[in-house]
Amino acid sequence: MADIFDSLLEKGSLFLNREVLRPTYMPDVLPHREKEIENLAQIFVPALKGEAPSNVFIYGKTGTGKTAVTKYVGNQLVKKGKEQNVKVNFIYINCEVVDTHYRLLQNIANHFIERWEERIPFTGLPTDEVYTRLTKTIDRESRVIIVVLDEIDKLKGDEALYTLTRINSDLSNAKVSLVGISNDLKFTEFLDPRVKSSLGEESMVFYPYDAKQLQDILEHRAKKAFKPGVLTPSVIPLCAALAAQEHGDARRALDLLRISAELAEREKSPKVTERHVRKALYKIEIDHIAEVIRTLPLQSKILLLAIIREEREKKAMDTRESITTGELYERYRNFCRKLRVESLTQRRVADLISELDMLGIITARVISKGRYGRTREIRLSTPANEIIKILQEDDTVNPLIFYGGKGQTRLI
DNA sequence: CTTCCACAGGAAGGTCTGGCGG
DNA sequence: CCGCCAGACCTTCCTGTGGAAG
Repeated sequence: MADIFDSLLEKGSLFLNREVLRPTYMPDVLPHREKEIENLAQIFVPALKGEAPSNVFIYGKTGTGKTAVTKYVGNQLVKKGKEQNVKVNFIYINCEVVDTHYRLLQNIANHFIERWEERIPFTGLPTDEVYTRLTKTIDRESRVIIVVLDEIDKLKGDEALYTLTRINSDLSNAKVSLVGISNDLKFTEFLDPRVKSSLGEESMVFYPYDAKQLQDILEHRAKKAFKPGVLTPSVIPLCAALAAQEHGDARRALDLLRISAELAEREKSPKVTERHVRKALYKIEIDHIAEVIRTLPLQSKILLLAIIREEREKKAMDTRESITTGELYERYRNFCRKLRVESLTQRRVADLISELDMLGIITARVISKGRYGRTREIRLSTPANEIIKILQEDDTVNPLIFYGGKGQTRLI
C-alpha cells in the first residue's frame, strides 16, 4: 500500500512547495504594491503613538492584493508596536464567515479573552450584552485596535457597522479603528450616511495588475514553488497574459500556473509547457461552469437540455440557422411533459434564457429576421458533452438522456 | 415606403418562503 | 408563537420594434 504513495511522492513532484501558489499563502514581498503599502502604513502610523488611525475603506477587484497588503502592513505594525512598547492589536475578520452583528462583536471580544470559560458563546446572549462585555474587555488598558473587515459587503444589515463606527465614544482607554475591504464599488451607496462618512475617512483604490506586473508576481512565487528549470520559459508570460486579459486578477494567474503544473505532473511530464497552460485554462473554465450548472434550478436545466437538443437537430439538418425563442420553447414544453414537470410561461423562459446568457453558458443575441419577426439567436457557448456529463447526475432530468454506443449521448 | 411577424421586455400583481421584531 | 414584510419566483397583460417582404 505504501508503495503507491512512495512513487507518487518521489517522481511526481515538479513542486518544491505548492502552497506558495495558493491564495492563502502570505508572501513576504508584494511586487507592484509598494505605493499602496506606503499609503496604508502612512494611515496606520498614528497607532504607534497610541492614537487611533483614521478609518479606511479599500476598494478593488478580486486578486488585486487588498487583503495581502492590509495583512502585510498590519503585521509590520504589530511588530513595530512590540519594539516600541505600544499596545497595538490587529484583528482580521472575513465578513463572509462572520456575517452578523452578534458574531462580529463576539469575534472581536473573544480575541481579547483568554480564559475559555469567560469567552462569549456562539449564541445565547442579547447583542447589547455582548457589546457591553466587548467594550469593558478592551477598555481595560490603553491600546489601539485595528479591526479589518474583509468582504465588508457581505455583512448582513448595517447595524453592525453603525455600532463599530461609534464604539470609540464608549471607550476611555482603548481606541478602535476600522479597515473595510470590498470589491463592490457600489457598496457604500446603500450605507447609512453616518457610517459612510465615518468609514470613508480615508479611502484607497487598488487597480488591477497589468500583464507585466502579473508576470513579476508569478516569477517571484515560481522561484519558491518549483524546482529549477521545470517551467518552459513561455509559461509564465502566457499565464500572466491570460490572467491580465481576464481582469488582472493575481489569484487567477496563480491558480492557472498551479493547475498547469498539476496537469503536467499528472501526465508525468518533466516540464510544464504552454500546452499545459491552455489545458489548465480550459479546466478552470469548465470547473467553474460545472459548478454553476449543477446548482441551476430544475427549469433551467431542462431548458439547457432543450437547447442542446435543438442545436443538434439543426446540425443534423445542416442548416446554418440558430435556435429561436419560439422553437426552443416548444422543445422545452415537450421535455417538461416527458418529465411530468409543470412548464413555465414563455415570458418566464425568456428571462431564464437571459440568465443563462449572463452566466456565460449560452449566448443569446437579439436579432431581427424582418418579415419573420424579432427573436433571439441562441447558441451554446459551452461544449454540449460537458453539460450533459454534469446533468446526468441530476435524477430529475436524467431520463431525457440516452446512451448510444461509444460513450455517445443522445437526448430524447 | 408600409406592413407585419415573432418575439423582446416593461409593469403590475399573485404566491410562497423565511427572517425578524414584538 | 404570531403577524408582518421583503424578496424570490411566476403569471398576465401589455406596448414596442428591426428589417425582409410586398
